[in-house]
Amino acid sequence: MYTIGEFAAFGRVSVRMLRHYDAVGLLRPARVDERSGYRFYSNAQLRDLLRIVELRGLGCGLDEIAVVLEADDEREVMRDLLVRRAAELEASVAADRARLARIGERLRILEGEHTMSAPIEYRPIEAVTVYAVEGRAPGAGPENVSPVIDPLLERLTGSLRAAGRELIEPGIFWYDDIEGSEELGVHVSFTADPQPQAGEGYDVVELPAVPLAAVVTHRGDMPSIGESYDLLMNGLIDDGYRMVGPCREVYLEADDDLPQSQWVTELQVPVERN
Amino acid sequence: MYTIGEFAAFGRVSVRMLRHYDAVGLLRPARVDERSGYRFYSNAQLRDLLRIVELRGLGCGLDEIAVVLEADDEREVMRDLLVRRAAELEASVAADRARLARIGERLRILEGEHTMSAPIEYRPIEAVTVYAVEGRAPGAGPENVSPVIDPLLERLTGSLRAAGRELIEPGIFWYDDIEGSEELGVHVSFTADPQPQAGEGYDVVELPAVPLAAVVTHRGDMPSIGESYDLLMNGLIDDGYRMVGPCREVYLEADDDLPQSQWVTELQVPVERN
DNA sequence: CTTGACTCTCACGCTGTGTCAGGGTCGACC
DNA sequence: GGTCGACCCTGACACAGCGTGAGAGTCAAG
Repeated sequence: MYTIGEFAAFGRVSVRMLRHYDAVGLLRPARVDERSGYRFYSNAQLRDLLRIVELRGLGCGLDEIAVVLEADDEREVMRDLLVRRAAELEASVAADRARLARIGERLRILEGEHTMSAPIEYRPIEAVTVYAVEGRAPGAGPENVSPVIDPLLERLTGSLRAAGRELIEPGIFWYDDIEGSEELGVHVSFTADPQPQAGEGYDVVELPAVPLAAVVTHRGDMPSIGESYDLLMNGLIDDGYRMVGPCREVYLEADDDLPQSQWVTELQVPVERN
Repeated sequence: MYTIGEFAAFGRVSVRMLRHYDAVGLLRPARVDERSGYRFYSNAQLRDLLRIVELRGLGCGLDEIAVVLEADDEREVMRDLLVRRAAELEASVAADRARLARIGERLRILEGEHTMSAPIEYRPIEAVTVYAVEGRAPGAGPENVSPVIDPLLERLTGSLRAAGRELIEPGIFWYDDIEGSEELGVHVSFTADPQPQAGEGYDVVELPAVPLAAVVTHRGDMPSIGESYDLLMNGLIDDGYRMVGPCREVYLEADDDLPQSQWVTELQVPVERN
C-alpha cells in the first residue's frame, strides 16, 4: 500500500494526475479511507500505472489507455493501439514536414520580397473553350491540391490521346469551391480544337469571358507558385480591387522537357473595382 | 464590405472562428452595425485574414499571430515567428520519431513476449566499491538518459586513464531520483581497485549491500534493454515483491570490441517481499 | 406578410494538466 | 497533550482552439 505521493513518485506522475485518473475511472485506488478520504494504492496497481505513463508518453489518449487496461486480451488490444498510434504519428510527422517546407518557402519569399515589386496587370480575359477533367482536393493549400493534380493530368492526356487529339497549349487549371463542403474543386484542361468535339473521359467546357481580371506572371517552378499567389492576393487588395470569382492558372510555357525553373505561368483572378 | 458569412468563405474559416477572432481582438470587423450587431469586414481585412489562416495552418498560436498583425515592421516579426515555429516543428518531428521508435520496440516485445518467460532471480547483492561520475538526465526513459550516458562514460574513462588506473570490469550504472526535481541522477562507474584511491575527476563510492534484489540478465544491445526492464518490473510485481531502491545496471560483458548484440547486462533492483 | 437564409449572444463541451484556496490528517518532536 | 511541517482532501478556474446548440433578431426575396 502506497500513499498517493509515493505512488506518484514511482510513476513520475503528478499527484494531481493520479487524482484525475481516479476521477475519470482510469485508475481507481485500491482502497480509500472512509474517514479521511486518503487514497491508497497497491503494488499490483503499479503495473497499471507504468502502462499508463508509458502510453501517455507515446501520446495515447486516456480513453484509449482505459480500453487497454480493461481488456481481456491485453496484448491484442495493446498491439492495435500501438499500430494505430504509429499511423497517427506518421501522419503527424508528414504534416509537420509539410509545414516546415511551407515555412521555408515563406522565408524565401520574405527575404526576396523587399526587392520585388508586384507587376499585376488588370485586364479583361476572353472566353475560351477547353477539354477538361475534374477532381476534388480535401482542402485549399498546395499540400492538399498537388497530389490531386497529377492523376488528373494523366487522365486528361490519356483520354485526349486515346481520342486522337493533340494537346493544344496552353493548359489551364482552375479551382472552385464546392457548395456545402470543405473540399475544393480542381479542374485540369487543355485548349480545345477550333471545332471542339466531345469525347470519352473528358468534358468540353467553355470558360466564360471575364470583364476584369488581376493577372500576374509566375516565372519559376511549381513549389514556389505560392509566392506569386501571395503577391497577387495582397497586391490586388492594395490596389483597391476584390476577388469575385475562382482563380485560373494558365501554363504558357510548361513543356515537360523544359526545366520547371523556366516555366511561365499566368495566374488570373476575376476582380471588381471596389 | 462583406458579411461574416462571405468573409468566412474567402478565408475558408468557420463563422464561429471569425467571431472568436473578434472576441480575442485578433481581427475586429471594420464595422459593426449598432442596431443589429451584424459584423462587416472590409477587403483590406482580407489580407489580415489570409495571414491568419496561413499562420494558423502552420500551427502558430493566435497570440503570436496577433503580434505579427500589430507589428510595425511586419516582415521582421514574421520572420522571427517563422524561424521559431520551424524550430518547434523540428523538435516536434524529432519527438514523434522517438515515439515511433519506442512503439516499434514495444511491438517487438509484444510479439516475442508470449514465448518468453521471466527468468528473474531474487538474491542478495554484496557491497562494492567503485570509481564513479555523476550526471543528470532531464527525465526518465531512454530518450532522456542515453544522451547523458556517453559523455559521462568518456569523462570517467578519461579521468581513470589520466590517474593511471586500469578499467576494472564490470562497469556499473545506477539511477536515482533527485529531491524536488523532475531530473534523474545518472551514475556511471567502474569497479575500484582492491585499495581504492581517490583522484581527480571521479569519486570513490561504496555501493551498499542489498539484502534482496530482483535480478534479470539482459542479453542483447542497449536499445532493447527496455524490454528487459519491462520484464523485470512486471515480473517482480507479479511475484509479490516491490521496489525499495534505485536500479543498477551491471555490464558483465560489454567490451567495445564485442558487438552489442552479444553484450550481457544484469539489471538489479532492490526489493522487499510484500 | 411570410419564409428561409443569415446573424446575433451566451454558454457548455472537449483534453490533459497546472495552480490556487481553504481545510483535514498524520507522525514526529517537545 | 500540543504544535509544526509534510502530506492529503475537494472544488474550482485556467489554458487553446474549436464544435455545437439554444433562443432570438435581421434581411431580402417572393
